Amino acid sequence: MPELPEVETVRRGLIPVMQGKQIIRADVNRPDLRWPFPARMADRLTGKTVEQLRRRSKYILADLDSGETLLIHLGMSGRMLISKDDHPDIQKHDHVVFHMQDDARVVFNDTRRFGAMDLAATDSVENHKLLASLGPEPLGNTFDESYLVGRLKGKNMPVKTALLDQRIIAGLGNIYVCEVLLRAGISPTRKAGELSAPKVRSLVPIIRDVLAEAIESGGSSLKDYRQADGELGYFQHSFRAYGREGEPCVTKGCCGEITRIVQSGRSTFYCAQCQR
DNA sequence: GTTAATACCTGTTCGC
DNA sequence: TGCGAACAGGTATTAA
Repeated sequence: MPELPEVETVRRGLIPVMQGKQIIRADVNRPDLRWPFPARMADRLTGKTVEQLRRRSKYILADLDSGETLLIHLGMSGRMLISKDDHPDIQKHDHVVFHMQDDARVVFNDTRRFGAMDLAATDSVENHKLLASLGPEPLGNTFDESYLVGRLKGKNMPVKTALLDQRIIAGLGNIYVCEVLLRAGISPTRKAGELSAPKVRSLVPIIRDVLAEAIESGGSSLKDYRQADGELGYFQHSFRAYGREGEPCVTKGCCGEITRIVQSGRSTFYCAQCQR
């Protein structure tokens, strides 16, 4: 569930307790998440200072003063919990615990274990297997109209599937793709390569707007989460399409209703009335 | 080369 | 009440 905006919100929430701070000790409570943890992970984290907390797509990157970078992926159920480092209780699915400088504790909790952590040399981390083939950041400079037109040209797959492809654009997930296509008035079933160039171009500012609004909304939720014992993970925004099966379409002048279909095993929510 | 399907994982919900 | 099936979905892998 955590897509780009949620990951960005988690990153921002972690900055006060992690960036510039030393990891006093790391507890690694199991050998793996989705994949095995790197060798001696606890040792390679312990005593290191987090120089910078960055984000690439849905990955959080923690640059350490040892020259290594910790990659963190939240999968779909991953959460970060911030608390004071004085209550030793461990909840179910608390897989990694960071005991931080200044008496703070950061817990990585992930029920479904689709998350991941790995360590790689900072100076070549962009070549890491998980990052190497990612497309451009949708909020960055290299993502623009001509890029997207070029990448969707000739594509025979549904536009929804194409926008979910992290090699084409990095950071969108099932929820925000539905929101983007609703705002764009494009049916998720349309083949990507059959969309007119103006239609494809129109997607770019919509993608930026949807993500920026969600980040803003996540940011405003941060202080609430900090009060609620510092849980950072996924939070419910109000969506216009996702999860609204059977409810009226909110597009201006549209009297249709949101329907749910399944595309390549994933739920798609859209309005057949105004998305063509 | 391109696209589709499947596996991974567990908590929750739904139908019988 | 209890049980099993379906579902949630990001991504690597396998299949077509």
